[in-house]
Amino acid sequence: MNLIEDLRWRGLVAQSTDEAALLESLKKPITLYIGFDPTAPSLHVGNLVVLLVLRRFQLAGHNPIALVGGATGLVGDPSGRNDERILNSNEVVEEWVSRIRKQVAAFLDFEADNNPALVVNNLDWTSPLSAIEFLRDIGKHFSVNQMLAKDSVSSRLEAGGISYTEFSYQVLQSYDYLELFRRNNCTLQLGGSDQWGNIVAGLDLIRRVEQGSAHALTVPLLAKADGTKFGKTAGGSVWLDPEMTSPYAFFQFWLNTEDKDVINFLKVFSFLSHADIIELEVAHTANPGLREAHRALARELTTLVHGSDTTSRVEAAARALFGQGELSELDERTLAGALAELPRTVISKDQEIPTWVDLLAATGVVDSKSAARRIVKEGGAYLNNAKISGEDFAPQKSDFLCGKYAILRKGKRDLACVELA
RNA sequence: GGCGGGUUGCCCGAGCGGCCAAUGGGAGGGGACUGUAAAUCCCCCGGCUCUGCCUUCGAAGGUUCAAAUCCUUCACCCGCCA
Repeated sequence: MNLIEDLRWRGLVAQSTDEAALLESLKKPITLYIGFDPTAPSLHVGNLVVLLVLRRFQLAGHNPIALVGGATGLVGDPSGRNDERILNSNEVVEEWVSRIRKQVAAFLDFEADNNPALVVNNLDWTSPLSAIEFLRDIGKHFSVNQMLAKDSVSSRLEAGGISYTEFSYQVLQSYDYLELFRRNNCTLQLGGSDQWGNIVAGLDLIRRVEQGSAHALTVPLLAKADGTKFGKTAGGSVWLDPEMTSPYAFFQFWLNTEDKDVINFLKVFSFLSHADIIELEVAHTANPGLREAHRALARELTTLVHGSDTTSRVEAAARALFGQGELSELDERTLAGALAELPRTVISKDQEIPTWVDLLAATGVVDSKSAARRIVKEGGAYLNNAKISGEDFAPQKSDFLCGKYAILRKGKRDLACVELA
């Protein structure tokens, strides 16, 4: 099975330029790229879809380039948005570029003998360019009529307007492709399906300026079986940065995948073989309650993003905290290890112990004390896995396991730790 | 430039002087059932020092005992006419 067939099997192909020609060109190693704009300090699980496709290409012997949009991030992509972006300052974008650059690099191999990966920043070739050069050398090749026809632009014209800044985005992205075509003989650009218009604009530019031919391949926007947006939790996006989404929360995110999505997610995100995935599908269908597929998914992804040591740590933590046994029977090392993964608040031995409500609010698991009180009132409040009631309830010294830790639980699966220090 | 309509809580959307922290739906949260799943049913859903108080209905002023609701100005959107 070739790479494209594999991608199809995984549901990772939305649209491509002339498929026969693309397949033909893939018989030899090619250079391809994907761009990530720094719109946040970290990538999130949604970005992972396309980033992992890039990795799949490298594993298949092709030369991957990850482009971090130090320039395009300053301008703002109108695709898929119905309002104008707020511009971020140069300093902020610069900071985000360096963080995302590191993140992206973790998924690629820079030491490969034949096809080492490359990370580039489009600011390197756009910032030396003068406005006049830009308008004469690049702008001349664009027809405003065609630019206006692009979905990303026309929908914004409907919705209430677009600035000249964002309108120009597609030109910048096209120029990136041209530049990489020239410098690295890059002949394929990958992207989410919302990037189709921008990518094709780049192909046109390459054809006009260099009489060159290159390809586009887009990946479908991932949707959950119930039609809701993938990658969001109550707390917002699920980030790859462990400071923004703890590895424990990251693992839990995948573990809590709905049954209907789990096999599909294994195909999209994991590097397991077809046989392994089919086996998991069989196991899952036979006994969904065991959640073998869920566990495999959580394990694969946490390992991919945070490494195998972290994965075993958070998995052990989850086992301890959600296990059947008594929490009080856990030894201190296991307990401390497990609790290290949770949101926490530290209180002093000398102070009076605050109420459960105040403690939970302090851990950040709820937005306000009112929310914490509501949880108590509704019967979703637990201390060390035992239900508590009464808004004034406060833990006693004796409730602290090993003399140090108390576990707060909100509802079925939201845990937090209080440490006595 | 003129005339008309709009801007409400995370989102959509009622309210059109007091009974409004503001109907309804969605999202979200808790409970029951389960498997740390889905579906279903019940409940909750601005904040706080919580029988009360504080902050919200585009922004700023004003009228009134009392305003999301009336008036003035400003900003943005959407129609129709120039």
